[in-house]
Amino acid sequence: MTLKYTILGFLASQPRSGYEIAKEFAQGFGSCFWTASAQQVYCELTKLKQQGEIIDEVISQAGRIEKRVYSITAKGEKEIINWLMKPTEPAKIREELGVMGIAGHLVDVSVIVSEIERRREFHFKKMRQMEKLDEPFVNKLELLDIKDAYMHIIIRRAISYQKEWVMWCDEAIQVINFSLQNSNIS
Amino acid sequence: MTLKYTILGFLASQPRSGYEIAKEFAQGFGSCFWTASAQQVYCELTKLKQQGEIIDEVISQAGRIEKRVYSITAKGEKEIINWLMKPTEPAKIREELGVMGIAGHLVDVSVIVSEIERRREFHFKKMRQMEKLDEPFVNKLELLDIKDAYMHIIIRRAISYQKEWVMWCDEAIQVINFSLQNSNIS
DNA sequence: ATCACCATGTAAAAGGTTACATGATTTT
DNA sequence: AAAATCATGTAACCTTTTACATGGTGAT
Repeated sequence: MTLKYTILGFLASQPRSGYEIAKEFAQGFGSCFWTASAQQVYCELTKLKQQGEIIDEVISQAGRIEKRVYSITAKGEKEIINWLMKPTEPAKIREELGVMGIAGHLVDVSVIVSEIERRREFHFKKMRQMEKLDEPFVNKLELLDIKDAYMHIIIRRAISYQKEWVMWCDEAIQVINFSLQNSNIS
Repeated sequence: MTLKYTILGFLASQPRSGYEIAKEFAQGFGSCFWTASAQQVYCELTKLKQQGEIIDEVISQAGRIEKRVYSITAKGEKEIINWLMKPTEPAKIREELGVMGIAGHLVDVSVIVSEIERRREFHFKKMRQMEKLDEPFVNKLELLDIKDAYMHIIIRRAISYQKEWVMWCDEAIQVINFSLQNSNIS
C-alpha cells in the first residue's frame, strides 16, 4: 500500500505525469525511502484513477509527445491523511550479505573481503547522491519551514543509512583481519 | 533467491527442522538480516528437497511429536558456494515513514512527532535484542575464529542499523522543533 | 483451564520484477 | 549516427503475506 500513498503524496505536493513520478522514485526524493519501477507507477495510476482518488488531464506539449498529468482529488487527499494518522510499519531487514554470517567460511576469505570493499564503494556513492538531494536544505537550515524540515529529515535518514554502511564495511574488514591474525598465531 | 540460500546456509552449519529454521528467522541469527514466515520456510524446504539440495530424516522424540530434520547435500553445498562467489544485491530501501517527507504537512505536527517517538522506542528495543545476540561474541572478541568473526560482523551491522535509527529519531525531532520556533517568530 | 511453545503443512491474494512493446526528441 | 531522455502501457512470472487447517506437550 505504501506505493499508493507515496504516489498520492507526490500528487498532493503538485500534479505530475507518470514519467515524472517514476523519475522521483529512480533518482529524486522518492529514492530516499522507496523504490518503484515505471511499470508499477503506471499501473498504480490507472487504479487510483478508477477509484477516483486522482484525475488525469492530457497536456499537449509543443514539439513533444503529449503527456498525461495527474492531480489528487479531495477523496485522494482524505485517503492519504487517514493513512498518515496510522502508525508506520518499520521496514523489514532484507540483506543478502547476511548469508555470509552463516556460510561465509565456505568460500575463501578474499571473496568476502573484496565483496565488502565493493559494497563500501557502492554505499559511498549512494551517500554522495543523497547528500546532493539535501543541498537545497542544508544551505538554509535556519530557514526551513515545516514542509522543508520534513523533506530534510527524510533525506538525512537516507544519508546516515548509507554512511552507517560505509563505516560498517571498514569495521568489518578490521574484524576479519584481526581474526585472521589470531588464527596465524595459534 | 536469498531465502533459499539463507536456509541452505543454516543447514550447512548444522541439520535442523523447519520449525528450528523458522525460529532462527523470527528471533535468532536470521532476524539480523532476513525475515521469513514459517510458511515460507516449510514451502522452500519442500522445493529444496525435490531438487536434491537437501535431504530429510524423520526423528521421533520421546514424549513429543516427531520432527523432520533436514541436512544439506553435496549438491546443495555446491549451490551455496557458487552463490556466495557472486556479488550481493544491496537491499532496496522501503521505508513507509518516508511518505511524511512529502505529505507530512497534511496532518498536525503532533502526529508526526509522536510517530517518530514511537519509532524511537521500537528501534531501541530492537537494538537491545540484537545486542543480546552479540553477547557470546563480544565476550571473546580477542578469540574469534573466522566463522565467529563473520557472525559477529553481521550482528554488528544489525545493531548499528537500529542505533542509527534511534539517533535519527532524536535528530529529526530537534529539526522539527527548530523549524516550529522559526515559524512562530516570523 | 489457559497460554506459550512445539510441529507441519496448503491455498489464495497481494505486491514486485522482468520481459515485451512502441516511438519521438534531444544531446553528444 | 548513436545514446540518452521523454513518454506510456501490458503480460507473465516470482516473491511475500495472510488466511486456513490441525493437534500435542509443558508450564502457570
